[in-house]
Amino acid sequence: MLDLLSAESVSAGKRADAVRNRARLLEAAAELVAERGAANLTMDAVATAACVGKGTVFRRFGDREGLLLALLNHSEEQFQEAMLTGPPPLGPGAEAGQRLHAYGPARLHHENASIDLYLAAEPGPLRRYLVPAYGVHLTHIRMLLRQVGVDGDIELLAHMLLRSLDTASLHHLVCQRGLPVERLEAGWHDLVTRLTGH
Amino acid sequence: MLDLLSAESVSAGKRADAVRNRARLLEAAAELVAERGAANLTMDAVATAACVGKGTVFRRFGDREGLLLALLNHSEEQFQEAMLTGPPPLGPGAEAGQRLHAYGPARLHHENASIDLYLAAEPGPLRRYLVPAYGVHLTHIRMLLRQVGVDGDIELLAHMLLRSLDTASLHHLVCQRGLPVERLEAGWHDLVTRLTGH
DNA sequence: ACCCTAAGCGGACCGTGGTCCAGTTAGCGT
DNA sequence: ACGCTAACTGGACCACGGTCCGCTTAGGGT
Repeated sequence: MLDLLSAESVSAGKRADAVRNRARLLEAAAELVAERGAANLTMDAVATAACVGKGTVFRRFGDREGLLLALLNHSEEQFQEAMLTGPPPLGPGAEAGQRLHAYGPARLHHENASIDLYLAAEPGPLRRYLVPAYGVHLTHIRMLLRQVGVDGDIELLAHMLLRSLDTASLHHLVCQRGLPVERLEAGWHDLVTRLTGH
Repeated sequence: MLDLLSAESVSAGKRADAVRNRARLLEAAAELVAERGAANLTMDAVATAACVGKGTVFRRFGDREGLLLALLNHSEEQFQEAMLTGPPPLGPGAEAGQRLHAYGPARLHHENASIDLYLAAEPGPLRRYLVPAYGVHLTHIRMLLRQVGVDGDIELLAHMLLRSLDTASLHHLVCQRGLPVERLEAGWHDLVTRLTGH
């Protein structure tokens, strides 16, 4: 089972019962997602399964998107850790160009592994690029681009590279059009090569 | 006022009252959007304003997304016409590289002009790349890429170029981060140049 | 041990998207 | 002119997301 009581950052300074409820809710939600699919997760069901009022669910997570993002948080943290402090070529230790090349496939596989959760958790268009996770990835790519010595509008290039890995289009290309993931990987390498010259 | 009775493709073979109702609904919806914003458009309100039952609205447009997409259809058709049969450099007559360069800024301005409608009408992640309009644009870009003689995975390149113009990120960069549209235009030109070598 | 209060809780309530089906009608074939 | 039928209609109905507010309680202060 996941360690739902970790992430002290979100539980610091809260009352013990609130922390307990948060954990119960995430646990119940994870179970419901596992048995009925992320798309069919209802807030009522989560509240009921956790023996808690619906108000509590909303108080804790803000809205449905927030709950789903919280569910994703654990695996997202794992990925971020791999990319920020893990072994090369994704993590530090390899040269920037290699890390950039490694990022795409790693990300594709990561998303692909829990694609329905990622799809269900996609924030609306006004929030999509404001979620903290996006900022982390953006900063990372920007850094690699700078290190690799690309000239041009690094900000925009980073945005665009990230967008080419976005969950909805991954799903479209792989699940709806049947392209093999390898082709997307090749596309990423090609793109990185064309943009950075490496 | 818009010519809501045109687009015979959608009214062909339908009963006269159905066609009339469709037009009434679109007219009412357009008015409500104008006075309350696309985000606050409710299906009930549209039905009431058009003096029609709610069931009729759903029968005609499937769901809220469908209604908003139908509202967008008129301006979308205008853009497609400009790009398929209009004057150069966007339309035919210019060489492919120039048309490709012209596409980005044209599209950015087009979306920017009705950005809240585009944002409100954004289909969910499972539908986003299946809407007909996306197919048209994709085919267009693919054709230009082929004409310009790019080697590589044209399919993927086209997808990625289109994604770099997507409404949500346009909104993010311009409205949420304050980048001037000119910078996005420059980014497009830079991107096209790097990818095609022209 | 007791109180006080800020924080948390829960479930009734509301608005909206979406479904359904019994009743109505356009418009064709005769 | 007159059915006949397939299509359309409308509004009652349902499920779900999200809000609100009166009640409860944890847990520090005395």
